[in-house]
Amino acid sequence: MLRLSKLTDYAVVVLVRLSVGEAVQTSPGVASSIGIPEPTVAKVLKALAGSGLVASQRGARGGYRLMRPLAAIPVSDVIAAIDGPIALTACVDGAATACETSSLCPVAGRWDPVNEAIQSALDGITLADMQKSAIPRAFRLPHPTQSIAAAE
Amino acid sequence: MLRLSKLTDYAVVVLVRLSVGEAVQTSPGVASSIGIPEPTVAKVLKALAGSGLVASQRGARGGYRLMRPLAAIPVSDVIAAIDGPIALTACVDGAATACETSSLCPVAGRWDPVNEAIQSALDGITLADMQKSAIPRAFRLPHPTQSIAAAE
DNA sequence: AAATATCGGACCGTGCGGGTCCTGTTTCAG
DNA sequence: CTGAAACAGGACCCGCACGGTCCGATATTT
Repeated sequence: MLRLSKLTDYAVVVLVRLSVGEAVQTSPGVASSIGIPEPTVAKVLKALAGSGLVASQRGARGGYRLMRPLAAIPVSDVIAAIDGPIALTACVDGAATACETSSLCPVAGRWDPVNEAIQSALDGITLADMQKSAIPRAFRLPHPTQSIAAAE
Repeated sequence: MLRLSKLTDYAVVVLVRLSVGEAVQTSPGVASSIGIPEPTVAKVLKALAGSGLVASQRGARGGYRLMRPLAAIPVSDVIAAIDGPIALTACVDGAATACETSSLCPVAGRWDPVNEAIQSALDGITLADMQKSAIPRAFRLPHPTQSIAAAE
């Protein structure tokens, strides 16, 4: 439960990858470096560009560029960019459609305080925090199995 | 995003409903009073019983009984009971199956701090809080539209 | 012993996310 | 000036998990 979409996970990886170089990076390039199919990466990048987290440079020699440092990107922004606004239940926005039938609904899913709590919790964590907690040496692994074995 | 299952929403409603009387209540009775199909309520009750949030009384004159007051039930418990442990990504527990392919994964979804933050945020909110924040007069609304209009 | 109500499982349909592909447009390189 | 590279924005399909249903077994009360 509370599972967020795989795309969001990808988005974090993509953004971190995008932060390593200051130059623009193509989506195929990012895809190959993180081991995710290109079309999926392209879709993620597109969504991120739409939310203003990354900027796109069209044409040849184009690519994507990070607009803010990782420390200035809370995970809530990434989640909102990929999966839409943070709302645990459909009762909050689409309430009219679902809840009109059951006027008996006592709580009617008063999830607002819960949503706010999660929102604030997510605002307090930036991608830099997530990057920091990740194992640093895993960033470049030409031979995955060997490196993993060496790490253990 | 971050949508939790409808079952969890139901669980909250069921638990609140279960708190009104001290006597055991049958699942059909609860179902009819909150306007949710009986089999679904039964499934929710079953899950809640498995997590120890409610106790079941088998046999004739049986039913379900709340084991703790609402104030002692954090939403995290309800979510855990219905949807399983709180983990945003599949990377945390099922990591072996999914992530072995991409050893390149730099962050590998270092969502642990995020999970913890959400967990603690959810621990701080009890069902009593959600019940309290619900509009009180909404508990019995024969004519919803009128009441809503009056509220504005 | 019979009636009642939970328990525990299997079962299935549907919606949505995950993933792919194609076409158009823009820009740089030659 | 032309061609190639790369983003933009669709449409599209597949699979899975959730939501919902049903039935037999079990336990308890009358």
